[in-house]
Amino acid sequence: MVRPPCCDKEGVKKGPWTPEEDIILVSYIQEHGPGNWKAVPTNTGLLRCSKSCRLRWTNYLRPGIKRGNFTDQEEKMIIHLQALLGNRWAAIAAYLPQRTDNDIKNYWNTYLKKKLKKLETSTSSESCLGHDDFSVSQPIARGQWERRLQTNIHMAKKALSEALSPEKTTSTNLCSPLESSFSNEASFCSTKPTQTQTQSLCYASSADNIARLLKGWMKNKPKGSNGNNTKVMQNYETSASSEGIEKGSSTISENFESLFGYEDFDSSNSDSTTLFQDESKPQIGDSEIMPFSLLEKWLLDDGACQEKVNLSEINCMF
DNA sequence: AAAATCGCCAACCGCTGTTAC
DNA sequence: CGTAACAGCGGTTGGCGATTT
Repeated sequence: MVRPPCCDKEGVKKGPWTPEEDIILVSYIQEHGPGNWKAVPTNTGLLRCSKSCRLRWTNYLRPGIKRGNFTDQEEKMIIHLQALLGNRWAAIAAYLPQRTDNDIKNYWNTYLKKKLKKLETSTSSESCLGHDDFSVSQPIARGQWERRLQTNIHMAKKALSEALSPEKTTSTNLCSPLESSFSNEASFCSTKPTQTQTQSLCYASSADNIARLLKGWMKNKPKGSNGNNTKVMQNYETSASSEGIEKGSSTISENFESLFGYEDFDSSNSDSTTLFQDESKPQIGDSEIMPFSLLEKWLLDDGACQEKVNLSEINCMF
């Protein structure tokens, strides 16, 4: 049966989201929580399909999303997880809670893939062995990684251990399920925050995300502050106020402050985090994490000769 | 300075999985 | 059990700024 695309309806807006739409969406979710996306366009009056709303939220507005450059640590994580899991971006993203699957996918496709290819050509020209770059160099068809695993077990273990080793771990980047596997080991992070602290560290508010967006938006506007964007901004402000988002002639910053109780617009650790505490990375399903922690254990446990164990177990996992 | 090319990334599309009825 | 609706995922595209020619 062929289902018509949800966005085929007339009057459904496509393309980039405006700050105004973001505000509407965030304030709605703030009130009702994420989920029931079908109801979002209806209840908010947004001319977007439910799917678009969900995507905007999960990829951009959701609390705790970290944007900008990937750290070395994150890069290693992605490389190794991609090697193990293939292009299962959502699963990979589950281990980098501050990054979205879309972000990781983009980073992989635009940067890492090329980098690794480059690396591969340089190493393969140096050595005909070419086995060092465990699986990261070529795209792996789904399901093929098991075989590569079998032939590269030691490399995988070593590489992943390196990538995840405590001494290389920065305090901010690993609020992931992997961390929980270390949580009993004091050595993992001597300044390991409490759970609440972790939450506030890891999960900034979605208001932050919008604030950042707006800040960049304002920063990037043409040199002349009277340029088009200013006009747009003015239009936005008037339209926002005319739609009852914020009464009066306040600035956008003020709009956000009043909307989220902000004072410090730069704050990365706002109290408003609590508004969304329960929404952090909802996609991390047990089905992904549980089996993988088994895999982690297998990969990271140096003591036992795990190889004998678990190929069958791992095969079961996926 | 203008045109062409490249690179990045937000958003869309189409498919699959899950759930409710 | 079959169907419809919804949610989620991965691949792809298109717009736009940066860089090169």
